[in-house]
Amino acid sequence: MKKLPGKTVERLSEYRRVLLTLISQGKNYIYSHELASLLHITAVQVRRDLMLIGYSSGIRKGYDIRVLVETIGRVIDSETPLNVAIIGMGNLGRAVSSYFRGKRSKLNLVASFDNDQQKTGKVISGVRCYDVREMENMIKELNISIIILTVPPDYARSTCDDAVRFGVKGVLNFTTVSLNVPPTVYLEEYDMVTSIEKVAYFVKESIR
Amino acid sequence: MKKLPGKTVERLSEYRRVLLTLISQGKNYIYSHELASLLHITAVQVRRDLMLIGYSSGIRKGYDIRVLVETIGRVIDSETPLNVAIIGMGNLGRAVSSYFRGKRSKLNLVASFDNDQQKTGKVISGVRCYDVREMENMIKELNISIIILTVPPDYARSTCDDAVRFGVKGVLNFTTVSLNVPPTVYLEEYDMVTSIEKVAYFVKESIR
DNA sequence: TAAACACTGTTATTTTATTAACAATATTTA
DNA sequence: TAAATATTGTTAATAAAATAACAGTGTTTA
Ligand SMILES: NC(=O)c1ccc[n+]([C@@H]2O[C@H](COP(=O)([O-])OP(=O)(O)OC[C@H]3O[C@@H](n4cnc5c(N)ncnc54)[C@H](O)[C@@H]3O)[C@@H](O)[C@H]2O)c1
Ligand SMILES: NC(=O)c1ccc[n+]([C@@H]2O[C@H](COP(=O)([O-])OP(=O)(O)OC[C@H]3O[C@@H](n4cnc5c(N)ncnc54)[C@H](O)[C@@H]3O)[C@@H](O)[C@H]2O)c1
Repeated sequence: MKKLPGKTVERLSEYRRVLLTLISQGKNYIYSHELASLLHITAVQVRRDLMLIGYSSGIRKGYDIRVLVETIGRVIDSETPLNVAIIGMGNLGRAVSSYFRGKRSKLNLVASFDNDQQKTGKVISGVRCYDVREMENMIKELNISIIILTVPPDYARSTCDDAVRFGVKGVLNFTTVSLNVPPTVYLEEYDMVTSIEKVAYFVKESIR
Repeated sequence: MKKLPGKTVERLSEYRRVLLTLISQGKNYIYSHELASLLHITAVQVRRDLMLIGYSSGIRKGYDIRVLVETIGRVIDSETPLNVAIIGMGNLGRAVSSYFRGKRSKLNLVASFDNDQQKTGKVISGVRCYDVREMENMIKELNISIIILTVPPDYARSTCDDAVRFGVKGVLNFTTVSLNVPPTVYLEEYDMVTSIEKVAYFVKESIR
C-alpha cells in the first residue's frame, strides 16, 4: 500500500482509539457520520480515509467496528511489534510511562534511561530504568527502534544524536528543543506550550 | 487584525520559543532561512507568516529577534493575562504544572483541582489545589478562562461540561476521551498515543 | 413489491497551505 | 563607485487537504 499522508495516519489512530472505547461499551456497528462527530470532522472525511486504506463495509448498517479496528491495525501497525524506550524519567517521563505502557500490543515499552543514580537500576512506573551510559548496549540488545525524549532541554540534542547513532529510527520529542535527525529517521515534536498558546489565541479572539 | 489560521498561530508560538532561547544565547538577529531550518520548514514559510502579522525587518541583516518576539506577542498573546487551571493533579497534571508554571507572562496558572482529599488544600507542583467541588466558585472568583484537562477518562466529559457551564472559554484536553463543547468555546485535543503511533507508522514504512 | 429512504464509495470541486519565482534593496566586494 | 551578492516582501503557481455532489445499493415502509 502506498504511504499514507501523516494527517490520515493521525486520524486512523484516533478512529481506533474511539472505536476501542465503543467496543468496550458494547457497540458493534457505527456509521461514518457517528464516527465523524466523535472526532469533530465530517462524515466524508471518514469515508475518504477508509477508502484510502481500502476498507469497505459492504452492508448499509455502518461499519463493523471490530473489523474496522483490525483493518486500521493492519495498515498502521507494524507486523512485528516495535520496541520503545523513554529517555529521562522525570515528571513527564514517568507520566508517559505509566500511561503508555501496555496500551498498544504492537508497541512495547521495554526500557527507560536516566543519569540519576537514584533512578537507575530500578523499575519506575512499570519499566526498568537503565543508566544512560548503557544506552548503546541496550538499544542494540533490546532492538529499540523508537525513543520518547523527556530529558532536560540542555541534554536533548546530544541524547538524540546518540540514540540515532545507536540505531534508533523514530523519535518523539517532548522537550522544548527543536532537534535535527538524518532523513532516515522520523522525528515528531510536540510542545504543550504551543497547544495552550493556540487555545489562548482563539479564546482571546473570541472574547474580543 | 484578521483571525490567523491555526497553523500559523502554532508556528508563531514555535518561532517565539526558539527565538527566546536564541536571545538567552546572546543572538540578536536572525535570517528567515536560519529560523526556518530550526523549525524544519522553509524560509518562504517564515517570511509568509511574518508578512501575515505585518512584521517587516526593513534592514537586510535579518530580523531583530527582540522586536520579532515582541511583535509575535502582540499578535498571539492576550493584552491582559488569561488565567489557567489544571483539572486532575495526577502524574500528568503535576508534570504539566511544574513545567508550564511561569513560562509565559500572559498565561497565569492560578489553580488546580482534584477530588482526592490527599491533594486538596495543598500546594502541589507550585500551584494551589482546590477541591473539584469548589470549581464553580473558583473559576468565577479567579476568572479562569482556560482549563487543562488531565482527569481520568471516565470523568473527562462531565468535568469539561461543568467547567464550560461555569464560564471557561478554552479547553486543552489531554484525556483519551473526545469531548464536545459549544461553538463559543475553543477545544484543542492532544493524545500522545496518536503521536507515537504516527512515529511507529513512518518507522515501519521506512524499514520495510 | 414499489417507492422512499439512508448510507456508502468515489469523483469533482473548492479551499487551504505550501512552495516557487522574482523584483526591490541594502550590503559587500572589486 | 559599480558590480556582485544576499536577503526580504510579495505575487503567482503548485500541492495537499477538505468538502461537496451524487450515483449506487441495501433497507424500510406503505
Ligand atoms: N513536564 C511537562 O509537562 C513537560 C511538558 C512539555 C515538555 N517538557 C519537557 O520535557 C523535559 C522533561 O520535563 P520534566 O518535567 O519531566 O523534567 P524533569 O527534570 O522532572 O525530568 C528530567 C529527567 O531527565 C533526567 N536526566 C537528566 N539528564 C539526563 C541525561 N543526560 N540522560 C538521561 N536522563 C537525564 C533527570 O534525572 C530527570 O529524571 C524537559 O525538556 C521539559 O522541558 C515537559
Ligand atoms: N500520563 C500521561 O502521560 C498521559 C498521557 C496522555 C493522556 N493521559 C490522560 O490524562 C489523564 C490523566 O492521566 P494521569 O496519568 O495523570 O492519571 P492519574 O490517575 O495519575 O491522575 C488523575 C488525577 O485526577 C484526579 N481525579 C479523579 N477524579 C477526578 C474528578 N472527578 N475531578 C478532579 N480530579 C479528579 C485523581 O485524584 C488524580 O489525581 C487520563 O485521562 C489519561 O488517560 C495521560
